[in-house]
Amino acid sequence: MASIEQRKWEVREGEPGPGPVVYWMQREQRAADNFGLLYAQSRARELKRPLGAIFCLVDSFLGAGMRQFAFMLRGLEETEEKLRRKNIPFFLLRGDPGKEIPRFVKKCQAALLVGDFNPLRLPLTWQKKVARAVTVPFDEIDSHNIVPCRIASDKQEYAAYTFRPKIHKLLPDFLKKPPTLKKHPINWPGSTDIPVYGPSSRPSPHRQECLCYTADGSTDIPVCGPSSRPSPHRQECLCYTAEGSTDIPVCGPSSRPSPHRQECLCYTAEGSTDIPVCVSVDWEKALASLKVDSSIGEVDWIKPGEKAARARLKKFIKEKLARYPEDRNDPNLDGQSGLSPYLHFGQLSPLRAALEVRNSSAPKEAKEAFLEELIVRRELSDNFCFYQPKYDRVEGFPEWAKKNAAGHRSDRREYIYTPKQLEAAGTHDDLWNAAQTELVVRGTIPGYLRMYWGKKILEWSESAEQALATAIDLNDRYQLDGRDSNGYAGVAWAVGGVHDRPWPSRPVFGKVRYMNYNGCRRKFNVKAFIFRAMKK
DNA sequence: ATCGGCTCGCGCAA
DNA sequence: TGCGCGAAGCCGAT
Repeated sequence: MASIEQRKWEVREGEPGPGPVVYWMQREQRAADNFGLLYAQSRARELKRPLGAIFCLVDSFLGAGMRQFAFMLRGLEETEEKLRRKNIPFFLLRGDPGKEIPRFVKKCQAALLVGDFNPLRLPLTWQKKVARAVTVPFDEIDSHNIVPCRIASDKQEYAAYTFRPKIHKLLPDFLKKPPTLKKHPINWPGSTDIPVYGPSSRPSPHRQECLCYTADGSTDIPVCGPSSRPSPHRQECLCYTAEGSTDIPVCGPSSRPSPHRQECLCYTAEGSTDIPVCVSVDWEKALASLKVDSSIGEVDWIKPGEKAARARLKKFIKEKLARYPEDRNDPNLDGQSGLSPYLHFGQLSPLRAALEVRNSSAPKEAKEAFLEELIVRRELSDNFCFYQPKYDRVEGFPEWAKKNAAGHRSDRREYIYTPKQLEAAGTHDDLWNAAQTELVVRGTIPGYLRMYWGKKILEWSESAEQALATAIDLNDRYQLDGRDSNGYAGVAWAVGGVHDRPWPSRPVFGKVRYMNYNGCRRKFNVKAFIFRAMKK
């Protein structure tokens, strides 16, 4: 019953161009189980057109630093390779997506544009800008939610209990194995006047701009690729061995033109000194060129990419799923899946995860507990951000909580810490400091403790507004999967009672649910957690 | 250890 | 209009 069509939302109508179908990859950074890509491919096959994927790398994104950008780019590098094997070239664009995506679409005279769904404000403004600038049909496919956000509900849900029945009703339609991506039958062409090239068996009219070299001393192997030494064209010349060849592409410095020039399929950037838009991306160069906060470094407990994501999913199902309902709330037991960075960057399909969990041999209650988190609560976050544009402001809180925040503005605070003190884990509370240290060092806080972390920021800030801003800032900068609707919904829950209910009133919190140190002591070995966190 | 009360409002049954 | 119940709790009584 459910087809890819059901995940589609028409961003704009338009007149199809004569060129290829273009898939604009945004949140769904994977080749497998990607409905946007699958939809783009089915349209391309239907129209007998080539298919290409583009990703626009921005210079800054909601406080993300090297930790997050590196995880993303290393994942994209793997995805580029997977797509290449499917005869789908991958282009890394740089700059403002609102400008670069339309420019690319025009350049290759795209038939149509297919993009991802992302409920956050900035990506939505990009989508609007692109929709205004292109003339071709532009469709959005929600491949981040098992039940597409726009279909699950047409309004902001009040709580999980109002959302759950809607999801469960639609789940049988959407919890189905996705089709597999096929090797694309039509090659990417050289476009008509602006020199953009890709793997192709057809000669390009702009071959003369494509410079390919053989290695020094090498006799006949075509040597292509990014060079470390600058040359007029070299850095723009990124090559492949011939399609179908089993030769490994070899790169090396040389000044001699290659006799295998016909195997070198390149482009030059549009007469500018911009970093070239390449079929084969120089990922290290892209990473090095980023001007983002590099003081927040990469983490070593999780490897980026589709392959690592699938491996972690398998390992979780095999080793942890059965104990998930009990172990997930004990920060000492590492009982959670650790999949959320993969889900955040789209390196893992939530549908894939749900199907593998459902088909596993774990106890029914364990599967249900995990699927509740993966589907109902995760997708409720997208619902919150999409239908509540002020998802990161007190104005986005429910009515009772907004009044609440106003009414307790002048309550005396026993402790007040500045954002800097909080960031430095310099509070009187050793458990909170340990949680903050985990965030800084590992880029994540165990689930239960994350709630405590947020609640205390509310308690120790001078206002709810300040608490919300601090929690979001710390989450966006340090959390590996920060800047995610789950993060905004989670913080709004802790600070603003979003998706929660009112509780007995008390100072500072008012009717927002309170949590304390004793509650943690009842649930897990606090000292053991602090010891482990501080040792690392 | 377990339980009820706290407190608001959504959505469904009637 | 009435009524049950909810994103993971706290607290005091038993």
